[in-house]
Parts: sequence; C-alpha cells; structure tokens
Amino acid sequence: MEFERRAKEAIKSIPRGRVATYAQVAALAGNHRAARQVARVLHSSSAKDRLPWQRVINSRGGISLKKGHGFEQQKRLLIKEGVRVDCSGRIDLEIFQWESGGIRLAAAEDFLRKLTR
DNA sequence: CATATGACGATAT
DNA sequence: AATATCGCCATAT
Repeated sequence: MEFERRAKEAIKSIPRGRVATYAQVAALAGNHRAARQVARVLHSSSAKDRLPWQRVINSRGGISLKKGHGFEQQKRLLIKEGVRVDCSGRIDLEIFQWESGGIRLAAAEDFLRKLTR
C-alpha cells in the first residue's frame, strides 16, 4: 500500500517531456525489483489518479503497450510533449530519461552491484 | 496460508 | 530480431 502511494508520487513527479522506466519508478518508490507492481499501479490507477502514465516506458526505452491497446495514444501523447518516438515506439533514454536526483538508474545499479560484491 | 496476476527485466537460444 | 524462460514481488482473492 505504501509502495503504491510512493510509486504514484514518483510517476507524478516525472517532468513533461521526460520519461522514466518502470524499474526507475520502482526504485524511487523504495524497491528496485518491483517494476511489475508499477505496471499494475498504472493499469489500475492511471485514469482515477490522473497519472502522467505515458511517461513510463520499459528499460529498453520502448513503449510496452501493444498496438491497438494504447501504443498509438502513448506515442502521440509523448510526441505532443516533445519526446521523440520512432515508428517502433523506441525512445532514446540517453536524451529523454528523467535523471531523478542526478543519478541515472543504470549507473546507480552498477554502483550498488559493486558494493554488494 | 496458497495461488494468480501483471503496461517488467535480464538472459539465453 | 523475436521468443522463451526464469526471477521478481506487492496486491488481490
């Protein structure tokens, strides 16, 4: 429940014109391994809580929704706010990923991995 | 407690 | 590139 609340806060704080990955939102919400729960929150609460759901994409920098089931809408919404999305739904994370706290998720993960090893 | 679900992620083939 | 498989874990039932 707490995770869900924090996940929504994280999603709402993604700036216009930037994107964040499911795992990134999960990490900000307190559990970097709970990406699937972020998906679930988006599925169940996007409309109800007016979340900027279009700004959440997968770790490969792509739109996860299937064509005919939200893909086109998400692509359109992102392009409308300045995010470049190619025809296959790919976005350049190097350019558009929101660097919350100045830390890129992959870099943070690498850092953590070194500490744990 | 047991099982199912999910807009995921990493890795193997 | 596309698919399969496994790991993951908060919620729902």
